[in-house]
Amino acid sequence: MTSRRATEERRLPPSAEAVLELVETIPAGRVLTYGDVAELVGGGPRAVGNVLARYGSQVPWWRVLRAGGLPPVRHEQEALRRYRAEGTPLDPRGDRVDLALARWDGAVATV
DNA sequence: GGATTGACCGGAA
DNA sequence: GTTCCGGCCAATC
Repeated sequence: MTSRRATEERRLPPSAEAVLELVETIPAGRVLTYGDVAELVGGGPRAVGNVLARYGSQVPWWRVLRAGGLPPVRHEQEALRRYRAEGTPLDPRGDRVDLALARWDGAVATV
């Protein structure tokens, strides 16, 4: 039956559950924007950011960034460290992610 | 039950 | 290039 697995232990809100599960699905070296996640879960970018802000501690939140390829506010250093460790394509400056290469197309099945 | 906040987006000045 | 505005959704006070 639909295996609730850890989600049950998290005791998360209904909407937050969908967001967290999707974020966990993002492979290493790939990233998604809040807007992309919002559309995939059928919500809004603000809602996604709120969920990750509260429960993101238990998911690879660094794989979700803003539309400009810039990591969440107040967490840029933390996220940039992850990108280098995972080999996520960064811009020449190394301050932002190259969405053109790092954007995960698996969720939208582009290929 | 209403009002505020928040790790946002996109377009316009 | 930066700055301002409205719109969007859900959780929290």
